Amino acid sequence: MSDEKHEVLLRLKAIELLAYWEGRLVTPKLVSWFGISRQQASNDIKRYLAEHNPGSLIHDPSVKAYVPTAGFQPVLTSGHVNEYMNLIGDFNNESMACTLETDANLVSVQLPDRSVRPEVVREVLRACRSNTSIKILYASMSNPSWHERVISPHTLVYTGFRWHVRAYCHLKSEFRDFLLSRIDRTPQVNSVEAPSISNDNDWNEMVMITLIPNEKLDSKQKALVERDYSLPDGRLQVSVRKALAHYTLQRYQAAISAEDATDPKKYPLQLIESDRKKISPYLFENNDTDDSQAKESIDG
Amino acid sequence: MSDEKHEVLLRLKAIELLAYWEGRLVTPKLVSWFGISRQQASNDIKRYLAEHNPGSLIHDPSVKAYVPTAGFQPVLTSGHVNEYMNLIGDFNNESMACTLETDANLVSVQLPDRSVRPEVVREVLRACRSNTSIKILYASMSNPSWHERVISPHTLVYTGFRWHVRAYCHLKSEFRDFLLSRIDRTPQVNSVEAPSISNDNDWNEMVMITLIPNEKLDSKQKALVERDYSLPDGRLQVSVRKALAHYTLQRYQAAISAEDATDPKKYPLQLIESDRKKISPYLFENNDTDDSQAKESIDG
DNA sequence: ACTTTACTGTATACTTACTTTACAGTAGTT
DNA sequence: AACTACTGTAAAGTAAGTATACAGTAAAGT
Repeated sequence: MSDEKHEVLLRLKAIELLAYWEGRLVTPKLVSWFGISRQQASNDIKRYLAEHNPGSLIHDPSVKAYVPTAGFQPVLTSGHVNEYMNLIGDFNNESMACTLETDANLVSVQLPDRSVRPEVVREVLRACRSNTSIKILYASMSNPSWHERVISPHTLVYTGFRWHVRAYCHLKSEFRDFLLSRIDRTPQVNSVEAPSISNDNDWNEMVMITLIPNEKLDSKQKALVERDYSLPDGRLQVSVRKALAHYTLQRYQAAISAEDATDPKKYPLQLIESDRKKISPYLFENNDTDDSQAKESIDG
Repeated sequence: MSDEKHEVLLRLKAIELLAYWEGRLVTPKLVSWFGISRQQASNDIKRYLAEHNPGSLIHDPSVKAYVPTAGFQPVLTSGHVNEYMNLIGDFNNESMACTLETDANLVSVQLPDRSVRPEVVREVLRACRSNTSIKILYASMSNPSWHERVISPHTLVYTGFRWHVRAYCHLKSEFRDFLLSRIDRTPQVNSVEAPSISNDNDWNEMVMITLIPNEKLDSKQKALVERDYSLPDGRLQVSVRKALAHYTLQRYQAAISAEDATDPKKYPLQLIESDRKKISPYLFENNDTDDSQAKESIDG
């Protein structure tokens, strides 16, 4: 269907996103964003209507714009707001300020973190792809002195907050997470054999996480939380790699321990109680008060 | 300088990002990402070298790729990792899965939240732009029954976690934040006059926030935290709109109250003590234990 | 009622970025 | 020596873009 050229597709997506999210589509916006002529913008809209979403837009002279028709459904995009925000962000790049002020009516709170250095990313990615090992100078919260260790990385992970790499640690003899910002100097290639990713069980195995509205809330408040996070039947079930379980819970700002759950303003969501034991082996520092063998954090 | 056509610029940026972050640039990647021919990819690389960053790349036959030269500095991009990640994300869109698995070696933990509906965004944005008012059916945590209220919105805000709109509330007679997911039905246009954005003091005035490593950490650990968040002289100073102060602190996962700060694993950063009183008027629920008149959250 | 603004549409001819096809070079692997 | 995985240059053809021009509709300003 849509084997358009790349940039054409990009423009068609922009057309859809503008119509869907702004409810109003005009050619001058496409002209200024993409640096194309007005005709071209006009043609693109017709193309979108003809080849992708017939009858989805009509020109309304009274608002001097195209507007989506009643049952408008996106076909080139997913219908997620952030897709719209990314589009706008792409065309307004003061990039990584603390708050990104884009479209005069849109603001996004950013993390202007610059701690990840390209030399590190390059070597780590290279090792991931060639399935080899590297020697790094590392420090962690539990072992904050700089020390060398040999790791065999397989995947870079962005948790929505920080970057780390999933790797086999030849010092601790297990797969662990290493924060990129804590790797000093450029990693050195190392000849130690890299174990296959298939041996990383916590990576390859999935675990089902069930989130519900915080039980300290009353029923009306719970109904609100269900809206906020679009929980289909009062619960959200996500299946994630065991190694990513904790990060996923953090991303949802979900209360994990019973103690966390006492603060419903801070944690509108909570992990379902029956999952706590199931999940606890995959948490870095087990928040359960009676847990003795807390697993170390990202510290490696 | 770089008044290239839009898509050409996009490809040149991709060239720079690949060289900078992967340390290895080959034409086939550009060919598959952009659907261009190999020659074109070749031409683009030459164009980047000739017109934008002379001498920045050399072809190394031994690795069968272009590699950045010693002092490579990006000129078309900001040097922030997330720019690289966005690029890759753009070309691997299973979009809003729970974890976005892109490049075989890259994973990003996502928030597959679908609670923001386009009808709401459209009307809110329209009101923002035309500086008019709308009547919404709203519910909040402190007032969880559905009720009507008239608001005059001026800016959509993404906090990195949820979407809200900054608006004057004609019920409470002050500027407040309204979560988009808690607006039911399509908002209705309303003729009540909308106050100017210039009256929203907490929006227009900035406040300086100073973040430091959590003081419960020892000096070595603090040094690590300084790396993690690239704090220049052991502190990070950001100037933000007062109305966005709380969200910014949340985004950094910074401990605000003294109580929060007791858990350095959860809160590696903390707000500097002398800022607590200064910031407290702009926090929704003041975490200070001795505070009596806690301001309501986003609840409007 | 007239003009201005802010959108839209269609038609011409010209430009150029890009494609296809073809031949060629270098380095490392098998 | 053959194969892979990159690179380069050169020809001719296409289609997506351009500029320029003329025209229509609705709302707002005078």
